[in-house]
Amino acid sequence: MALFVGRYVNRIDRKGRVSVPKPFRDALGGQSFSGLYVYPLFKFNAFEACDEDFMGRLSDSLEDLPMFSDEQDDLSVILESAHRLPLDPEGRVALPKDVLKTTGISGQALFVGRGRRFQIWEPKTYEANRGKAFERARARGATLQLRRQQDPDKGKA
Amino acid sequence: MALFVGRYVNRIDRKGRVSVPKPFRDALGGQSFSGLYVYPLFKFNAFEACDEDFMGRLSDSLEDLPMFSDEQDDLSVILESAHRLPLDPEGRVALPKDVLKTTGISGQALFVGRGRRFQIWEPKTYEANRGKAFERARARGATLQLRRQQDPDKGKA
DNA sequence: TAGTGTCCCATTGACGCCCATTATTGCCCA
DNA sequence: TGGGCAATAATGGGCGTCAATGGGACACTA
Repeated sequence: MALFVGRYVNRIDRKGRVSVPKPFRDALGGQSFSGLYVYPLFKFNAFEACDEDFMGRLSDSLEDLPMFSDEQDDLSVILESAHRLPLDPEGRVALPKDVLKTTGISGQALFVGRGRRFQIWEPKTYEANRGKAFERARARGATLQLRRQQDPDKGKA
Repeated sequence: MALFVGRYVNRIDRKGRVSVPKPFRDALGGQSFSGLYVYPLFKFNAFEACDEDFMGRLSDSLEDLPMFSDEQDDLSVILESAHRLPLDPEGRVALPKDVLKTTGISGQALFVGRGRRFQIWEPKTYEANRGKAFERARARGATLQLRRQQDPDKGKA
C-alpha cells in the first residue's frame, strides 16, 4: 500500500506544472488511474493528496455520518473542492488555479509525506505553520500508542 | 521478522554513504523494498531506522488518531521528517543532509540494535547520552514482565 | 482561430550502479 | 594452538542512467 514519507521541493514551470517526486509516484503506482486526488485542508492553506483508494475511503467515511446532517454537508465540501489530477508522461501534474491561489504557490511547491497521503504547501507557509511542530512534539514529550503487532501468520494460508 | 541487536561503527565516505552492518541488512531482508526508513527521535539527537512493515504500522497507528486533529498533526512530523533510504548494491545508504546535521555525524556512524528497529548515532553523542544506561538499569534493579509464550503451533497449518 | 491542454523531445545535474581496493573475519591446516 | 590463507565485508571513486526541468509541436475545443 502507498507509503509517503519525507519532504521534497520541486519547481513550478510557467505552465503550472510540477513534478511529483519519484518516490511518491512509485507509491501511487498500482492504481488503475495514473494520477492523484487533491483536496483542501481546513486548518491550513495547503492541499492534501492521495490515491484513489484513500479517496474512496474518505468518501465512505463521510457516508458514515448521518445522511442529510449539517455535519455531513459541511465535511463533504472536501469532495466538492477536490480535483483528480492525471500525471503527464514525465510524472508531472498541472496544479489547478484554485490550488495555486489558496496555497500561494507560485515558484516552488513543497511535497510533504504523511503516510497514506501527502500534502502540497508553499514552502514559506509550511515553515511558518509547521516549522515548530517537531519542537512542540519534543517539548510535550509526545508519545504514540502503536497499533498492536499484526499476527505474522495472517493471510499466509 | 526483523531483529536488530548489537552495536556497530562504520565510516562515512565523502559522498555521505555508510555501510549498513551486514547483520542488520540480513534482518531487513525479505522486504519488497531493499532499504530502510529513518525518522528523528524526540528525546535524542539521533535517528531511528526500521523496515517498511514497521513504518506502515507507524503510519497506520497515526491514522487511528482523528483526522485533522492537532494531535495527529503534531505526531505526523515523524513521517514528514522521515526518509526512505534504498540500499546500494554494496549494502550502503546515503545519509541525508539533515540527518548528518541533526545527529552531528561526520566521520563515523554508530548503529545500535533495538529489536524490531535500530538507531543511528554519532558515537560521542551516544556515549554521552546512553553510556551509563547499563549502570542505571543495574542500580535501579530493573525488571521486565516478559510476554506470554506464543503458541508454537500458530499458523503452521 | 485563439486558447487550452497533452504529448514529445532535449538538456542538465544528481544519484545509483559498477568496479577496484582495502580491511576484517573466519576457516583450515600444520 | 598459532599462522596463514580464503572468503566476506567495508570502503573509495568513476561513470552512466534517470529524474527533474524547459520548451515546442500538435490536437481538440469553444
